[in-house]
Amino acid sequence: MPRKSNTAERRREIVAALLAVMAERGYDGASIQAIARTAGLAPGLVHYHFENKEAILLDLVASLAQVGRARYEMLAASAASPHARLQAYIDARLATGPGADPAAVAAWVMVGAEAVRQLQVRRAYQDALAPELAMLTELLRDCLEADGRSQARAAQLAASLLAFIEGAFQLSSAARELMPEAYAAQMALQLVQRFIAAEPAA
Amino acid sequence: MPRKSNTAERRREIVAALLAVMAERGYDGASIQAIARTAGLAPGLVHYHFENKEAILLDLVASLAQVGRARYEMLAASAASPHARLQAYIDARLATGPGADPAAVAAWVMVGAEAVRQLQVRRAYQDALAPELAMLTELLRDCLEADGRSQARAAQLAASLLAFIEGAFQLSSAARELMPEAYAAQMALQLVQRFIAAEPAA
Amino acid sequence: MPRKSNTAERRREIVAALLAVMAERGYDGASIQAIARTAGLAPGLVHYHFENKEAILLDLVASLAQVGRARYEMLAASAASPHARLQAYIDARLATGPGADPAAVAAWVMVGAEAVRQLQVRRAYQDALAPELAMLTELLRDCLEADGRSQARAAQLAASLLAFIEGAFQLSSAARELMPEAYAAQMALQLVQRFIAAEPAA
Amino acid sequence: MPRKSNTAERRREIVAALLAVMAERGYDGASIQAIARTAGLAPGLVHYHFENKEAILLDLVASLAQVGRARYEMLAASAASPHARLQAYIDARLATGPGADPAAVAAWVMVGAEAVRQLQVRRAYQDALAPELAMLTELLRDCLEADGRSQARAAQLAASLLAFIEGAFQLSSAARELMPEAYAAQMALQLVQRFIAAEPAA
DNA sequence: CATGAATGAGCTTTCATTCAT
DNA sequence: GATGAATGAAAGCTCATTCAT
Repeated sequence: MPRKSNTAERRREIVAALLAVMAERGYDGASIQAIARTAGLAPGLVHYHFENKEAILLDLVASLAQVGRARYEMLAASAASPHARLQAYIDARLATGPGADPAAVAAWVMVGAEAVRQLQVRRAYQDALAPELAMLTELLRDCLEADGRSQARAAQLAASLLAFIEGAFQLSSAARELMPEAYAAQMALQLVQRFIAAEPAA
Repeated sequence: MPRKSNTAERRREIVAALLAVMAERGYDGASIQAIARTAGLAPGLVHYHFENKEAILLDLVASLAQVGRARYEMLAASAASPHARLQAYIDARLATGPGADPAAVAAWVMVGAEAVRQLQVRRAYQDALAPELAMLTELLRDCLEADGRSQARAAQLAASLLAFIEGAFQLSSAARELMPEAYAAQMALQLVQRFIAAEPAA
Repeated sequence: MPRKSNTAERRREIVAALLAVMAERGYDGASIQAIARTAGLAPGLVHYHFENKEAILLDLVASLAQVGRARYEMLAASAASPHARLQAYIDARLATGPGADPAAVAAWVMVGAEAVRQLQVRRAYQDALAPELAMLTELLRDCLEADGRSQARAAQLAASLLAFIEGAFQLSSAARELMPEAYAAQMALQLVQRFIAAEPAA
Repeated sequence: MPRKSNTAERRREIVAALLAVMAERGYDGASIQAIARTAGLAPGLVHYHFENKEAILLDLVASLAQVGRARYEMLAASAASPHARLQAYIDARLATGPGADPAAVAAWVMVGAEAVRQLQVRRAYQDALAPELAMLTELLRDCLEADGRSQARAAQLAASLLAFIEGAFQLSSAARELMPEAYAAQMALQLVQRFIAAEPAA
């Protein structure tokens, strides 16, 4: 009688360990030994569950994207208007407080850097961002429409908001001391809203 | 009479080589051997001019900051108004075209990731950003003043613009295919200007 | 009543899998996991049936020797004269065509290499070759006697034929493209026959 | 002022160490550590001089081929007739005595096994054998011609002699105890000569 | 200043073997 | 009998750094 498979759980543990180690030491600093130690596993077991180190990273990218999506959907559930959903989106990404996870944010910054140089990671990174961008464009289109504004630059506005968010992650991870307190969520919302308000009518 | 020292030049070459290699392979992928090969030097010579690998990186951070500053000053030289200087700043950072240097942008993204985990690099990164942020705050204060708006949130606006720029660097390095064409400079300027225009009067 | 043991069959499957994997990747490349996969079994089961990896190899050596012996006996059954039996022997070893098994030949070459460095394997290899050599010596003695020739060098001739065969295996496995088409069986027979014909009378 | 390069010598030492270790433990058993220890070098230095382990093996194959060629040429220098050159060739390969090098023979057997499964090694192995076979064919053609015999089967005879030699190497490495004393050189010569003598006239 | 050989620690990965179920 | 998760010791290879010349 075979032992009950716990592969799914082990894989989750390993991915979580990569996130934790990566947030502090980066991807190259996240040695298999360190990941295993953090997860409380034997080093060999990591490679039993993942073909190689990159595979863990790809899993992590998908996992972080999935967590972000889930947080937005939770916050957006009670949003009645497009503008409320926009606020929900920005809060899901940028709000500080109990839901915020600095380690995940730092890990995401590391993912972004790895995406620059590893093709597979770049693909996973883009696979995470593409639906995000599409959803955001749709959301902003709704906001523009609700205000009777031209939707022509919805995509550019979505890209801008995404850039703002990625940059806020970077700065909060590497230059928190320099930044004003809790500026990000509020400023993002106002920048977008004032931009929309000044767009030409549809 | 000793022959003239070429240390300064050699150091510049080595830093430039780190930039080039780092843009493609990241900091950990930038081995001393690879840097030396790119610079056309013997590996041992690198350690003659730099105490260790981190020292090259610290030099690179300062060098990138300095180049950015110089570009802004060149563009700002002919700017008559605060708003013109704001445009000069944004163009210096985000304009595509001949002045743009994708390798430097990618290297800066790598620097940002290293700053998350290496104390010395974080310090250098912050030493580069702090004056930038101060200068930008001053610039935005001038813009707000020129428009007769409250300057209370100049610092937050500066931080936001910086976040946008860092994020735009990240996305242009790792997800260029997903982003709209040349959105960054134009959107950055309009987002800031519309925000300013909607600020309460001073 | 316990269910019937299938140990013997499982062992055969595992040995066959070792042969197949070894022919392509060598002994060190034949990991237990690969053997199990090829045999369609769970890795743990391999060690249930064999104490360790070497034990499978020892079984394989015996099995290959046994298969070779069986093939000779089948061909020799209808051989009326010593010379006919010699031809049967050479055909059993070297004839190309339906009976030939390149994987088994390649595996045997690998066995030969392992025999050089592993004492137990060398013993098994020699235990396979010794009766072969004895039988061949006897066979050649019969041929020499039938032709009225001195039998003094029967053992040396047997050794030579064995060397030729082992070498033909090696070359057919690693340099097939270089060798003439189907030279081995015919040349072996003629070399031996002409040697015998030129031996001094008894 | 650079240190004088000793790369060529180091490479020779490493190849020699591979030969020695491989003869006793096979290719997979010849770990870089073991090679380095045998050569009296630091492990890292091995990879400084060779890109990877396979590269050492490829060098070894070429080196063994070269040594064999040199030994034949030395012995053949004083050979007046084709038959004398044939004897020189066989002696160069098979004669026991002071010139014989059991470790090189064993290493060659290991090379042969690796050639079965590694493409690059197979190519090097064939690159070593092809000129050997060509030269041998030419040599046998000369012998056949000198005796007024048909040269039609010179290539097949050359292949046969090569097979005999490879097989004799295998058996001397893994089953020396079973084989008659010093049979190989004498038997090879006589087998070939009697075959030639019985060929049809040209 | 410059060279490039040398060192050894540390990395990812593989694998025979064990064992709880 | 059978499963597959788990272990830990190697393996090949990379690399920052040192140093004789």
